[in-house]
Amino acid sequence: MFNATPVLTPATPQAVRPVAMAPVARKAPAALPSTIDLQVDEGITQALALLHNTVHITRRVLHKGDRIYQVGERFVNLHVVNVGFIKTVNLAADGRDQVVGLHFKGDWLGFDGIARGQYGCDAVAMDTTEVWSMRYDSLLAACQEHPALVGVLHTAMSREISRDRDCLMSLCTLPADARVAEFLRYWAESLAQRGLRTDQITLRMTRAEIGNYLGMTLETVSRALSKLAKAGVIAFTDKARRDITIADLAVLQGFVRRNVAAQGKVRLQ
Amino acid sequence: MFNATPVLTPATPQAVRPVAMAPVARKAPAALPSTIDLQVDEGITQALALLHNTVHITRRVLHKGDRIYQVGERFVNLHVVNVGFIKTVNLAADGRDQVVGLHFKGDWLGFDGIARGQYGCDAVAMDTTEVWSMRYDSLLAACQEHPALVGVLHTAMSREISRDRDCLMSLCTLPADARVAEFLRYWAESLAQRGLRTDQITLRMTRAEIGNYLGMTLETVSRALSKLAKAGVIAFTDKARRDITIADLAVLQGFVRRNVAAQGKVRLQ
DNA sequence: CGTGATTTTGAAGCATTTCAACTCTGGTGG
DNA sequence: CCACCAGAGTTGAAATGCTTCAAAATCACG
Repeated sequence: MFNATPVLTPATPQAVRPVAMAPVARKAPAALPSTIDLQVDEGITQALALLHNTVHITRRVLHKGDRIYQVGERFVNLHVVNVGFIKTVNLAADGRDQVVGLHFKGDWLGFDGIARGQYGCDAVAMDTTEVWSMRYDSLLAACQEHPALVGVLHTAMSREISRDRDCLMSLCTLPADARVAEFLRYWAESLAQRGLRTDQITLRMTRAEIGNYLGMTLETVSRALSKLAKAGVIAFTDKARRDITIADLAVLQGFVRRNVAAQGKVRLQ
Repeated sequence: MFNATPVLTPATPQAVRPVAMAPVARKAPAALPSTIDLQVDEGITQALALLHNTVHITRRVLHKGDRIYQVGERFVNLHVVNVGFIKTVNLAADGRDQVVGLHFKGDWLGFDGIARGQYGCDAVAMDTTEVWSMRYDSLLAACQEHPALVGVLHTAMSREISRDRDCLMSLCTLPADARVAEFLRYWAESLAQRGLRTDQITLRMTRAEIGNYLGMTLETVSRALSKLAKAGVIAFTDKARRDITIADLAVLQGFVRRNVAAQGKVRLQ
C-alpha cells in the first residue's frame, strides 16, 4: 500500500486528468483545492494516521511565540505539525537571524538535527499550534517493523530538500515584487494542498518577518504588496492588511512568470 | 601527497589512512586540515567503506559536462561522489536555470527524487569525476540488515538540509562581496574536510556560474574577487585567474563577518 | 484613550545591474 | 609558427532597483 514513491504523487502521468470544471459552478475555481491538491491532503492524512498507529507520539499544544526547540539543544525528537503554522529561524553566531522555513500541517521539523546531534535552528509557533513529537530512535525502531514509515520519513526529507532549492531559486532569479508574489502563491498552494480555501488567506507574519524570509526590507514588502493590490492580483480584506484575497492563483503565477529577472533568463553554457 | 587535483584513485576504502601530519612541517598551518576536518574526512571514508561493503554499487566515471541524471528522469538510483566535483542545476519551466548545489567527495546526489519519483534537477560533472550509484530500493533493503546504513543516509540528508539553509542565509544577509568570500570559504572548508590542501584552490566554475549560484551577475563576481585580492584576503596564482590562493581562512571568515548586511543585524521580535 | 507596534508612502542614497569596451588566454587552422 | 578567433575575465560609466531615512497614518492592547 504505502511505499517510497507512490501515494503522495500523481506518478501516473498517463492517467486521465479529470477535468472537474463543470460541477463547481458558483464558486470561484481558484478558491477550491484542485484534485491534485486534495490528493496531497489525503497523503498527509494517511501519513499522520500511520504515525499515530505505529510510533509513540507526544502531543503538544503551543501558542504564538512558543518554541518547539532551540538551536544547540540536543537532538532527540522529530516533530510533525498537526495544526497551525510554524517558522524555523536560523541564528548565526555573528548576530544574523533569518527565517529559513515555513511549516504547515503534515510538515516535519528537526531533520537538521540528525547530522550534528543538535538542532541547527529554532522552531517557533506562529499561532496556536499542535505538534506531534516522537523520539528519533523509536521512530527508527518502528521503521524496522513498518517499512511504510521509512517511505513517509524519506519523502518528507526529500520534499524539504526540493523546497529549499525552490526557495534558493526564487531568491536568485526573482526581483522583489515577484518574490513577494511567489511567497503568497506558495502559501496559498500549501493551504490548498491541505484542503483549506485559498481565496482568503491570513498572513501570520509581519512585513518585517516576510522581508527577512525573502531577503528584502519591510518597506519593500509593503510596496510590493501595494503594487500587487493596485494591479488587481490581490486585494486586502481587513484593516490591518494582514488578510489577503487572491482572486485567481493562476493570475498570481502569471505575475511571477512575467517578472523573472533578466539574469535568470540567460542560459548557462 | 595532498593534492587538490583529483587523481582517480582505485577506491580502496578500507585502506589505512596515512596520518601524515608531523613530517609536513614547512607549510603554512592554514593550508592544512584541522583536527576536526580530519575527523570529517575519516567519517566520509568510513561511510564510503560501509556502502562499499553492504550495497551493490555501480561505479561511473564522468567527464566535464556529463550529466549523472537529468530533471524529470525517473528516480531509481541514489549517487555518492567518490572523486571530483559536481553541481546540481535546477531548471524551471519558465526558462530560469540556477545552480542550486555543489557536491564534493562523500556527498550524496538525488535525494530530491525520492518524494516525487523523479529527479528535480540536473547533476552535472564539473570535471573528471567518479560517482557511485546504487538502487534506492536495494539501499533500503540493505538498511534492514545493516542499521548503520540508515545513520549514514539520514546524516547525509540532514546535512544537505542544513547546508541549504546556510545558503539561504548567505543569500539573504550578505552583500555581494561577502557572499563571494563566503563561497570561497565554504569551498576551501569542503576541501579541508576531505584532507585536501586549501591554500591553493582551483575554481571549476566560470564567473557566470559563480554569479548564478550566488544570485549576482558575473561582473559583480569579478569585481568582488578583484576587491578581495586588493584587500590581500586572496591572491590569484595563474593567468586565467581560476586558481586562487587563500593565505588564511580565518582572514576570509573575518571579511565575511565584517560585511554582514545591516538588515541582518536587526533582531526579529 | 493613550502608547507602542505595524504599516504605508515619499525622497535621497547606494549597491548592484546593465551596457560597453577592452584584455587575456587557449585552441585551431592556414 | 603565427594569425586569428571565441570564450572568459576585467573595468568603467550610466541606469536602476532596493535600501535607508523620515514622517505620518493606522491598528492593537491594556
